[in-house]
Amino acid sequence: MSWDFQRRGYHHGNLREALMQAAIDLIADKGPSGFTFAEAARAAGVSPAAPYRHFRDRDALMAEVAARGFMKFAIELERAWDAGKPDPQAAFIRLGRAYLAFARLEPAYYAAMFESALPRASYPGLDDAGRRAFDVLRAASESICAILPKERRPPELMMSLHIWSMAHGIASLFARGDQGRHLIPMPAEDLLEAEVRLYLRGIGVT
Amino acid sequence: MSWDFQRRGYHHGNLREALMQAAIDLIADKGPSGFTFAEAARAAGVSPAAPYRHFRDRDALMAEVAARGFMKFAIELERAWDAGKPDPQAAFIRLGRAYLAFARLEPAYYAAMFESALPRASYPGLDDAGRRAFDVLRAASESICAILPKERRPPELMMSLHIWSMAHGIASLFARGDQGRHLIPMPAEDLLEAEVRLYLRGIGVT
DNA sequence: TGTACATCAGTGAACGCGCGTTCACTGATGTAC
DNA sequence: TGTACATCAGTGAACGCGCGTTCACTGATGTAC
Repeated sequence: MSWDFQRRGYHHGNLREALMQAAIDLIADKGPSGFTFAEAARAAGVSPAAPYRHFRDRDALMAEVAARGFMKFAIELERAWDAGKPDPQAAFIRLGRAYLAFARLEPAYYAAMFESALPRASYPGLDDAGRRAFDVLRAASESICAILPKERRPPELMMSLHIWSMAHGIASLFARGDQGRHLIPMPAEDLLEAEVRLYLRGIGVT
Repeated sequence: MSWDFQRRGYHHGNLREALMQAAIDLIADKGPSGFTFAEAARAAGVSPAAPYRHFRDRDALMAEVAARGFMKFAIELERAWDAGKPDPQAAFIRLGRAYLAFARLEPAYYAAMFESALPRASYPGLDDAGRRAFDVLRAASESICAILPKERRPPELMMSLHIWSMAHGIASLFARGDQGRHLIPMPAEDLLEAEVRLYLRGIGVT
């Protein structure tokens, strides 16, 4: 998709946004490593020097995309969790499905978030956004744990890392959009739902 | 590591092997996308045209590395599973640890296997090798299922995909070598062990 | 044992390409007065 | 309302670089007889 139509005259008007959109499109097409600053500029209909007015370099743009991805991701997860209504188990399953849906519908964001190998320490905004998404998993895990009597509660941080690893494992093995995906004879969503249900039974939530 | 010392005269003598080793070193350094045919040639002490005598292109070399990785992986997993001795549960936990150990100790192979986005259909040897590794997980899952009475057995294919997703999820989120890794306050191995134990309890294996 | 020859594996020079980055510049916009 | 000026966002040309790939070639090896 080109954003040229927004262009009016010498000044672009919305170049920062257009570059981010171009990056997203390119990442969706060719993966995080197959997108270049120059090509993003071309897609935005602008000279190769223009992006430098808005981003320090390629990585800075990538980090911005990843951070926005985490924001959107957090919103989707929160919406799915819906404060644990009507009951935490049902909401938890919904959360898992929302996780996969995001990986499937927004492969570019997901790749920028998890496959771009950005040095996290250099992009604090990215880390914060990531934490915000993770906090949804964590809050959900807490709610589940709270069902159990104190002496049988697993550590809620551990539980949230478990659910994260299940969802991310299935997302990256079976639900990604590119040719590297492994084919399986069932929807990834159902596979994850079964996994989460068995796990919940394991911790003692019926 | 350079393989120049093997070089004797005009003919390299072992160029194919040297190129694979160079590829592995480069992937370990910079990830699957940060390795080039030209640089591999340079590392092997050979002109940039020489690799074409042994590999059709960069992807063919990458596929070869990934296939060998899957072979080694399968061997490690088999060794850890050890025919399910002394009992399937203990062996299953060992299997999980071996999975993470491989991802940790052989990040280049692991990346070539799971992050290189090779078109699997174009490299049948790669697919076969991958299947061989997966078959270990599958056989182990079968053994675990066999403990249970028939009416309470989960589908063993499903179970093997579950264990794969747990191990891969933890490996790629918390146990990879690069800067993209998320830090957690416990060893990834312990995190996976707890996850697998809870899952096993969930399917009814004490 | 020696010689002629086929085959193979690597050379090195060359090509076109796209990228990242810089630079002095210029057109557009907004603001002070 | 108009003008002067500062600031900003984008230009376009240029640079050096490394890559992938090709080509005719040549040095080394092995084999037939």
